[in-house]
Amino acid sequence: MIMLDRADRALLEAVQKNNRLTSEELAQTVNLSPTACQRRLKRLREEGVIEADVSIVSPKAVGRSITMIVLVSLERERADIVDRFKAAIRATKEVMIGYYVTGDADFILVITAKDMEDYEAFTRRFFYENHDIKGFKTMVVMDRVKAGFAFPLDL
Amino acid sequence: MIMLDRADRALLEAVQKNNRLTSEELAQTVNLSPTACQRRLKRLREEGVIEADVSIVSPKAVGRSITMIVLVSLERERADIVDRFKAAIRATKEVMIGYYVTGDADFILVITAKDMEDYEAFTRRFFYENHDIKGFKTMVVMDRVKAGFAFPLDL
DNA sequence: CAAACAATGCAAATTTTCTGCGTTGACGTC
DNA sequence: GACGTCAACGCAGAAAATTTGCATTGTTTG
Repeated sequence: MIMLDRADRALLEAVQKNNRLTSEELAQTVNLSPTACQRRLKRLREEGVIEADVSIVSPKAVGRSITMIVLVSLERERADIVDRFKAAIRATKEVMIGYYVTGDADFILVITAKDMEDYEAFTRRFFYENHDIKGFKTMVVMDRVKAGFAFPLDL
Repeated sequence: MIMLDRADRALLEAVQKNNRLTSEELAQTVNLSPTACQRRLKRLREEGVIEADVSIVSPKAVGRSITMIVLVSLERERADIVDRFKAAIRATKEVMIGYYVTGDADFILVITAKDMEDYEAFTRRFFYENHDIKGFKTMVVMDRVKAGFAFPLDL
């Protein structure tokens, strides 16, 4: 595995919250020269430690006011069926997050929809027409208490 | 609500995937001048349509190889208890995502841990010592099939 | 129809990032 | 302990990107 020193971790910690900081600003928090920060970030990106750099948009602002969590059980847990379902997840834009899990369900999905009608149309298309699916259980999100993919990095 | 035209949507669509594109590059995909792109993005950030700009780091690379999904049920669904639990979620760094939901569970959490031992220590601290919690059910993530907060924006 | 306004593009000014280069410090070998 | 190697550093100049000023265009409103 790639070795990360204290400075790398501090940089990651910072850009996980805000990746538009200038190298000058980063330099202050990390106690390094701007150039060094920049070179390290470049390396972290090349090595894949930083997987992506993205903007987070407000669901409300773009008319995606509803979020659902769906627990999905497949008919059989056979490799080809699982793989086929994974592909369906990746190809479906309404699915924001998809986890393949052990336990009560086989998959857990986070779905966005414009409204209930939109969600219902989605379920019909995505779930009912898929014969690999044994059943699914929907939970409506009332509050997104916390959301992010920021990992705690003990410095 | 804020009005978004076709160009705004195209810009959001782009920066949701990659916010390090130069205005020049954006200009090409959006059919606008670099300056206009820049100004629109600035506005979108000021208005809160773009909530944040962050780097996504690889869980593996930082030694957070385990992800759990936890369904939590509270003893009682009373406002003060719910609020207290929300605060706990926000304050706990191991909780990456927290949703307050209707249905079988009250909360759904996505937790990261270095390893099983780390996770067990977390559950002891976070769940067993909290008397508001009636029970919780853990599901181990085997594969993060898809992850992101990118919304589909019909252009 | 005219005034007001918002958005655009271009060009200049500013800021930020990138690159070349010489230096430093850690590590391994002789 | 001396020497060579190598990776990371900081500085300074070069290159690139962003921001700002300004004139223009198109749309809405009275």
